[in-house]
Amino acid sequence: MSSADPPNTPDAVKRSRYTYRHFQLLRQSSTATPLRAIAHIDLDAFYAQCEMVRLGTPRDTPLAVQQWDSLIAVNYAARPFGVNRMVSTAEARKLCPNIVLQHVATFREGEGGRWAYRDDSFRSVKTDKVSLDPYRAASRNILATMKDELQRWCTDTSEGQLDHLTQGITPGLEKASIDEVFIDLSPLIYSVLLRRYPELRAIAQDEKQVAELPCPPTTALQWASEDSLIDLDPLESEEDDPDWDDIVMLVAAEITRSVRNAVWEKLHYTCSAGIARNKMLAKLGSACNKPNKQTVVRNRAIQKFLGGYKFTQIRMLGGKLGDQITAFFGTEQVSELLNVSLEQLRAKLDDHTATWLYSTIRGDDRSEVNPRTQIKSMLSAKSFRPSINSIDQAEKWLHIFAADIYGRLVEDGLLENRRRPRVITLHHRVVLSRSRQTPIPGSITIDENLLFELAKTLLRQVMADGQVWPCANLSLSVSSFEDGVGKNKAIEGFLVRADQAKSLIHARPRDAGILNEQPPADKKRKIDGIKRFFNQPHADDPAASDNESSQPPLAQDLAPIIQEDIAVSPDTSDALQFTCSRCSKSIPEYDREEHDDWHFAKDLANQDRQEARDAQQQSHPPTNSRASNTRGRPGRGGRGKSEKGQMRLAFQ
DNA sequence: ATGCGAATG
DNA sequence: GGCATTCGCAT
Repeated sequence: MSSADPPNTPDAVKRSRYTYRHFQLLRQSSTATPLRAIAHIDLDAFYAQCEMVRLGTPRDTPLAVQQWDSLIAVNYAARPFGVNRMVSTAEARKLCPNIVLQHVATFREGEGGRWAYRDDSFRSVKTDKVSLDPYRAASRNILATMKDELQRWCTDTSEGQLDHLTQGITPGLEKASIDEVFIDLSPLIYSVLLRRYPELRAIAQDEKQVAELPCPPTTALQWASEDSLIDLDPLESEEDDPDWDDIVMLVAAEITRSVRNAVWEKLHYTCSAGIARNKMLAKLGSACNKPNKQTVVRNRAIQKFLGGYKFTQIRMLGGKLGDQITAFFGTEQVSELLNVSLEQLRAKLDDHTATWLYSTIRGDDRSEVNPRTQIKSMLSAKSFRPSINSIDQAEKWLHIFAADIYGRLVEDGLLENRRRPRVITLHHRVVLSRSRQTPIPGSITIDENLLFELAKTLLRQVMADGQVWPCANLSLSVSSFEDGVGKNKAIEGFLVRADQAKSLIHARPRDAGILNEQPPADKKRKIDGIKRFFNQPHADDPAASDNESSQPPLAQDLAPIIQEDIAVSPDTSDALQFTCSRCSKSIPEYDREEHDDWHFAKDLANQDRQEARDAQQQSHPPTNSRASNTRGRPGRGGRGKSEKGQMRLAFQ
């Protein structure tokens, strides 16, 4: 038999085309093994389903989610009527007289920062701001349900004598958006296969890892009738005996089905899934059969499957890069781009992008499932239909933004000191957009008013920087989240003690238990400084001049405060000192325990962070550098540097 | 660190 | 088109 023959051609001694090494790599979610299994799960018309669940709408009732005068989600019952996202509410009603149009929840000016579903919100673009909170909440529940179900598979799988082979496995779950997740099923499948196929246990650690596996004992796989299989490539046949990659997909489909089923049983949401060897294929697969179906792309089906696509449908190729490639090579079809050699790609694209594209359209995507479920930033924004023209108007919206974000921070565990943002940013647009950000001091208690005051300060900076009115868009965001210690009971205990100790020693209220950026003994009274700053009346109109001597009010006001703080700061001189072996800082003896605890907590946090990014990608997505430079930087003139430096001094 | 654009949903 | 999130580049 020639080497060109398909490896699973019947033969005297049948061997798998996969090795023990391939199999073992599943355990650690290696990106390199051809036996890898990734699921992409996508909630069907998510916002619409959220409203259906909330309102108790029957599944066959057409429903769409409305935002002002347009639709942002349309359920599957409404789609046959021709209702889609780009349709106005009036058109939707004409197309489908019985459709339920539910407006999104909104915040309303002067209503205490609480969002609500309101009958008249569609008339209130002027006063209301959209809230997506209900959908974020649903997303969290769904994610938790998925995790539970996966955990069930983990514990059900590891028992008895196989413990040593299967314990400690964790399927990576990446929240890709509010309604999408990727799951790396590889480790889970590794343990399931070990249980179900004793022949796989034979070799554990030998030098013979390169040896081929025995063929799977099964000759015909029982695929669930609800699952859609992508047709095999032309040279492959369903009659051929399955190899281990087929078994892997079968188990992956079984696990994914159970996850989807759990979401349905517990929360009444349907979702669609794609199951394949990597994220790209899984993602394409999940869109193939909607709603409420899952699609399996077996290895032997990849070429035909991908060849039928326009490459502009592949992740990262939907924008300008895709347009450029189309222009360069005169086609959008993957099948035609396959005829372009790597050299030819390199002639038009930078090396990175060329090699990435070359492998990607051949079905090779080595990107990791990033085990991340937590949000990285929070943004609250509003576009102004007629632009707004005064700082008064702007500050009303800043109030709403602050309330919105604060509420979300609380949901995120701010009050339990689980997570807090370190940076706040204000974006602003007239025609072009600009933004300003500033640190949120780790020593300060975040509340709604703090966010508002910081936002106001940033707005003044933006104003001092150039044209602001008429303002077409304003947004406030927080980012650079820092892990606190709320999850850990032991640490929480320490915090209570530490806090009591602190208030005894310093008679300082309300600084409760935040894991600060600096060891407690080291940080001074920046809190008071900042509060004082905010209470100071701003005799400012910085509008005048980009003159070097005219500093923004912030820097000027804060300089003396910091000085004073240092001068006034107590401790150190009289007390007994010890020098910490970890950070070489000199610490008062009575703060020693707290300081040690701080290191302990910080280590834990670092460890967590490390685990979170343990897996580093080895396949790099294309860079988005070229294609961009169509817009020259509108060089913001005047003052930039001294201000930044002083801000940092002031706030951190 | 800070500010910006691209891409995606 | 409005709103939201993540990423990478540049300074």
